[in-house]
Amino acid sequence: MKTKDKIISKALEMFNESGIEYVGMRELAAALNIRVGNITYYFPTKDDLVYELSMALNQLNAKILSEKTDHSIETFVLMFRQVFNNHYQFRCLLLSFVHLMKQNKRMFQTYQTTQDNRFIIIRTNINTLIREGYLDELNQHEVAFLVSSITLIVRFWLSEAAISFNHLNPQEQIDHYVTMICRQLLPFATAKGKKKLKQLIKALKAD
Amino acid sequence: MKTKDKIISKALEMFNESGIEYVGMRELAAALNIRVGNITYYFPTKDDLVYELSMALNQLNAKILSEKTDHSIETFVLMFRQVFNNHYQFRCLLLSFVHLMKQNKRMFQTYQTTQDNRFIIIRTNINTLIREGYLDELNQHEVAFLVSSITLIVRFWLSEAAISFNHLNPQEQIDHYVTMICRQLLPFATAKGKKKLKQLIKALKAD
DNA sequence: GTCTATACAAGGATAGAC
DNA sequence: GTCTATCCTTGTATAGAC
Repeated sequence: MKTKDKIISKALEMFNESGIEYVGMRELAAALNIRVGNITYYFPTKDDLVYELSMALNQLNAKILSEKTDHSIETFVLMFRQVFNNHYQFRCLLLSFVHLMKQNKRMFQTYQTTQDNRFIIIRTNINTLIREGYLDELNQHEVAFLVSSITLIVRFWLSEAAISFNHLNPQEQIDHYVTMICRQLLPFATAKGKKKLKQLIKALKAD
Repeated sequence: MKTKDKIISKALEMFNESGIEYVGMRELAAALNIRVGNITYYFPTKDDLVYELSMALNQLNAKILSEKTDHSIETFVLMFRQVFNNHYQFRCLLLSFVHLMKQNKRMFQTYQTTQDNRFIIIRTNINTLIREGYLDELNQHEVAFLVSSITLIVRFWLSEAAISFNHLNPQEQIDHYVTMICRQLLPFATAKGKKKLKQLIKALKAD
């Protein structure tokens, strides 16, 4: 493995373990048995290293969206499950989310554009679910708030879980928040949609 | 004003403006035209200063809960509006929430106990709303997820707003998330509850 | 009890030798 | 591509003036 990749992989491991702010460059270098200046050669600043990690997460999530095949409500919900799994792999980023957005301008800009996309994708998907007969017809305000609350869950489930559910294992935590998304959809579901969603909720509990 | 109070008030002002992590003790001292050691006299560490701020917020919120008079759904919803106003006043704390919980053990412990209380209070209030005929009978899972999603909104609305809605003024942001809470309740509301909630949503939009 | 001056350790960043 | 030496900033600790 190239030095650069070693740095990325070790950084992710240590950042996830202790939090980005609590892992120093000296510590990271020591764990890799190289010198700080060597890390600096590949990543001039710590922000550059963090940015690289965030791009890796973006890529994983983009892959999930591009691989989404059908228009069923199960696929929609399970897509979030995959995204949450990626979030967990890169949890250091999600847990320092607000902080990073303030500090790292490049990350903020990248985030803004990708998130504008995600926002649109979720809204489009909800409209598709309506067309496919999983959800009732919704007015624009209902759609807007549904998207908004789903977005809130997606962004902050990990932060909430870290504080309130650290007694559960990761997959249980993930399934709790995927269930929460199902329950956001449930009030607006048709009979067909309700049936599928209840199956999903049951399956998530059984895991 | 006593020096201690001056420090607290200036710290809150600067922390809110730039973020806790980005205001140094020297900067704070300079703004107050005193020396760093003088701050240290009142607050041995920066964490102690932040803790003092968090206690002030706790007290404000506790006051709201204690002053809650009736059992109507309006009072329940508008209670959140007041809490969100307090959050905004102390937004530096909310925006560094996860970070602070990790760093400051005393804050974490205080938070755990007060939040266990809040969790119970919200659940109790929801049961009251059921008894008072505003909400339908709910099974325990429905109550649990309703409480959980309201909690998520309360904890992270400010973080979300800081990233996505900084073009809106504070009151608009607050009303958006109070509306979101109304919409969480709406699917479970009785005819009486629906009527009241729709009035509230309309009133929040008009503000 | 209140405040100043100063020192120290740890963090990220940088220039330059090899 | 790797490493050393150095710099600057931050939070914190302490000795002592008033």
